Amino acid sequence: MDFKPVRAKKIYEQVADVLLESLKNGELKPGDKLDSVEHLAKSFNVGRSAIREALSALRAMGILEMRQGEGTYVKAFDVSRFSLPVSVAFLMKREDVKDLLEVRHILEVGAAASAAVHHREEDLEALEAALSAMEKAKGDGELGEQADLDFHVALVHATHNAMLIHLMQSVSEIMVQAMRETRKLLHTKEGTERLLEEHRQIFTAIAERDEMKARQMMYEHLRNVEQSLVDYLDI
Amino acid sequence: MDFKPVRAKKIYEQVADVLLESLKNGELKPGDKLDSVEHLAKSFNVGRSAIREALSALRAMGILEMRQGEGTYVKAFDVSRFSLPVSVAFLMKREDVKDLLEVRHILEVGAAASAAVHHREEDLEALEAALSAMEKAKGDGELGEQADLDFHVALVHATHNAMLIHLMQSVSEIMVQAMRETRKLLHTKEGTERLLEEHRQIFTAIAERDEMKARQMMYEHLRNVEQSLVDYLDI
DNA sequence: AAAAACAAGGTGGCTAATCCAATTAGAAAA
DNA sequence: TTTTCTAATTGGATTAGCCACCTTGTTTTT
Repeated sequence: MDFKPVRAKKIYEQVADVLLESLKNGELKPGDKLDSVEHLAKSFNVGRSAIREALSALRAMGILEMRQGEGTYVKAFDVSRFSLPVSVAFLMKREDVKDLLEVRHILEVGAAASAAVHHREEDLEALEAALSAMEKAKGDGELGEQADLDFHVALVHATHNAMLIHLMQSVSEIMVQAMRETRKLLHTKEGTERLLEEHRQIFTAIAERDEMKARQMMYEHLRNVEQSLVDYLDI
Repeated sequence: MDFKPVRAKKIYEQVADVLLESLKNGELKPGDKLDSVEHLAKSFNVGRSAIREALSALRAMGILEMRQGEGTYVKAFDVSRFSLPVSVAFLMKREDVKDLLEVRHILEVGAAASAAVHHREEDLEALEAALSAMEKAKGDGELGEQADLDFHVALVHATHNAMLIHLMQSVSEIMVQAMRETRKLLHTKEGTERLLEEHRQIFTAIAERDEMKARQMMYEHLRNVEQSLVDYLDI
């Protein structure tokens, strides 16, 4: 006995696969205009709705763009697509957060090192602004958290690596979603002072273009933060 | 003069957004069964095809599962979805590869450090096997490259972080695609011996659970590899 | 000659009617 | 009790038809 097929491929899946394939081998290139839905339906010998469901899927993946009255086009590459699907966050469980924390840790440490190397003068201003805001926010959880986020955003921007920026942004969004209730706990405690000091050290290391020190400072900073989170979340 | 609307939202977009929203606020949870297409069509007061196009999009995003004769269900979280869209690779330009290399670098270094901490005994065997294969492949570009890849796969698996595993896997796939023509150059040169030695040092550091050394060794290894690539690709 | 208005054709967006195919659940038969 | 049959439900898919939007070319107006 050998079972195999079980799962008959739906037509719209097949159509989407074929189109994806012709993108791989270069038959379709960014900017190209696809045949009209009607034409495609005739080519594949299927109904219009099957084609439209396939195109709708590819559109959701950010690969196609459908313009009413004009046609359907292959989208150009956009670094903003270099990001993780944020929608997964709503389905994550507490256990998953631990893995996610480590991924963020790795990216953040790497970003700090990269920022130390690649930053330009104007990047330092943004970082300093975030530090000042953090200083002013002493005790105010809301403001402190925002300044904290701003600092990390400014940091990754200082890498001038568009892919890294978008990747980290999506990781951050996922984290915020996955820990909706758990926020604001760090900046409310007395830990504010320590957090500020840690950020200052990271800033100094970057400004001095000391890659290793930036890496080290960020590493320790996150280790502390994660410890608090792990205690709180009990993971 | 003030312009605003310009872009009328398509019905299937709106439907998809609404469903996504009710996922956010918890009205819909993984495993839940959606109303039937017909019922949804009545609820939204739209046609069936509009609903189906929305569902097709959500399905492409990995959020829904449509089972003929049964119904439509919200999928459970699957770490395999924690990956970057490989399709972007076909649209990448040479300049983008530089950013991509840095992202890989960051992840790989972090993975080495994590593997040093989290690996189990059996993980070391896989790493050793890859090292042996690399040794045997001396000079043979094809085999050497495969062993190299195997080593890095084994390494990330040793982190036991499913998200990191999938994330790195998608980054690797994107790299392979984006540099299709450029492969096999490293293991053909006389550099084989040095590469082998670098991998050995990484392995040793991991086996000794020396996080910092693993980080350092991987860092230097990739710096060398990237130097060769940058020279070759002229980026 | 230049600009504006119009008309036609093509395209995606959407509905509704209709059927097929897979699955489930309940009734009927063994 | 077990099996078989039947009906209802649901997603999969086609088709015909209409609307909304955009482009293009033509005609009319200025």
